[in-house]
Amino acid sequence: MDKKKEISMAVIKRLPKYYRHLAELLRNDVDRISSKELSEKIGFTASQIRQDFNCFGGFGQQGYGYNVKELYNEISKILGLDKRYSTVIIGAGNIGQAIANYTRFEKFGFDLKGIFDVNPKLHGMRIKDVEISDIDTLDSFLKENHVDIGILCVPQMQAQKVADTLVDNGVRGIWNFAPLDIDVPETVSVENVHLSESLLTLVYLMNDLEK
Amino acid sequence: MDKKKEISMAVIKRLPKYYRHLAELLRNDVDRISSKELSEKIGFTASQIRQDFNCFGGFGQQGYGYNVKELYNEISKILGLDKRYSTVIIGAGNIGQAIANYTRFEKFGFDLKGIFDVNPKLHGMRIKDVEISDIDTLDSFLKENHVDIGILCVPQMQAQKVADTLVDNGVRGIWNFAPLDIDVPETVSVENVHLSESLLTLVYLMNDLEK
DNA sequence: TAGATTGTTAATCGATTAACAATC
DNA sequence: TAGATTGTTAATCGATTAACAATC
Repeated sequence: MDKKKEISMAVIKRLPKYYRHLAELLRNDVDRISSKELSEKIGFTASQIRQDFNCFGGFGQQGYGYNVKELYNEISKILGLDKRYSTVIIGAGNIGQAIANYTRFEKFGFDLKGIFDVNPKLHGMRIKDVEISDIDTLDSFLKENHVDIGILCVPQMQAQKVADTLVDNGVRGIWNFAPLDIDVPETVSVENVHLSESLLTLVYLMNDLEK
Repeated sequence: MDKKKEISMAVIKRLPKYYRHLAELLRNDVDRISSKELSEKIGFTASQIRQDFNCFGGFGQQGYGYNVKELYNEISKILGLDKRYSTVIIGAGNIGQAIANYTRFEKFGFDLKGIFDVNPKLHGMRIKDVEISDIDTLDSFLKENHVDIGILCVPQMQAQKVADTLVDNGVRGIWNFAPLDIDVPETVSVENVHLSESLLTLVYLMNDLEK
């Protein structure tokens, strides 16, 4: 139960990258890999890779390295990809629609259960067999359907209100594309995708190189 | 010229957040703010805020705090938002189209000059007055038009090849939405938006809370 | 002047890297 | 057994926080 070792955010942020590279190795039928080889592929130091894995237990074998299939399975489990997650998208504008159409996520185990928007013109439209509903029906939908993750693609102005509705109905995670930091209780996880901030970071780095 | 103080990535990643909050203060006609007040709003410590700003010079005044307008202008300049940037989008699928439609970026000074895709059905279509062209014409387009930033929205398989074309034609920054780490020379900046990794981070955090 | 708050140095904390004994 | 590579501890490095003198 209480296996809290307090994993640092730095480690957590690297886990999906390990997962991606291990999936690729698996596709290429690589059986085993050492921290040194993985280091060359992924760009972290071998030492860091071993430290990271050992936050969760010893997956390797001295003199041999890591079994790719086994390590991949372990990291899947650590990430929680051994379970499925039901999601809803709120806001069917550019980004909401793009996310809805993104097939990649289904493979990870994410099931899109509903799409909601204020715009009446969109109501009844279907994306990937999921109908776009009136945002006013979100609350009752959440009460009748179990939803794990809310994908927040509404404009800044409506984001906090929608987030509150999600939280009040037991949604445990919010993937936030709105350009603000939403307020949620500690029991709810938020991951932000702040596109503007990402683009501004790029511009800074470009200008920095010229100095 | 040589004003390199080697700003750490941690600081750089916070700059767009300062910029966003200062823009909001400005919209709300706030004239001045202390590091303490900004701390409460933005969530960094007052000490960190002062440290961050002092990487670039002293923008404040003892006993008074910071002038919002002035600080906003300084950070705009630090980020490079006093200049305009011409961009192209490569890949007019879900994400490419979403980015093309995103009006937010024009206001920052980004001009979309071209959209490219392999799919002939999309050629000739227009998004925001920009025609979608054959990706085979990207190379000659870049030779004839100055482009600062390439926005990479193609599938994984084509990403590196397109990136090479961008780099070979003098593009200085790549905003990469493809789920892989592209290889570029040191003279080119890359900022990744790895949506899958972001979503997997969210799932980890959700499961972590339950332990 | 007294009060407030910065700029900046010093102390602390945390994350990364190095080293090596354990062991497959 | 000898060679390889992990798991883990110790050393280093860097980032954050605390403290306070400078000064508006």
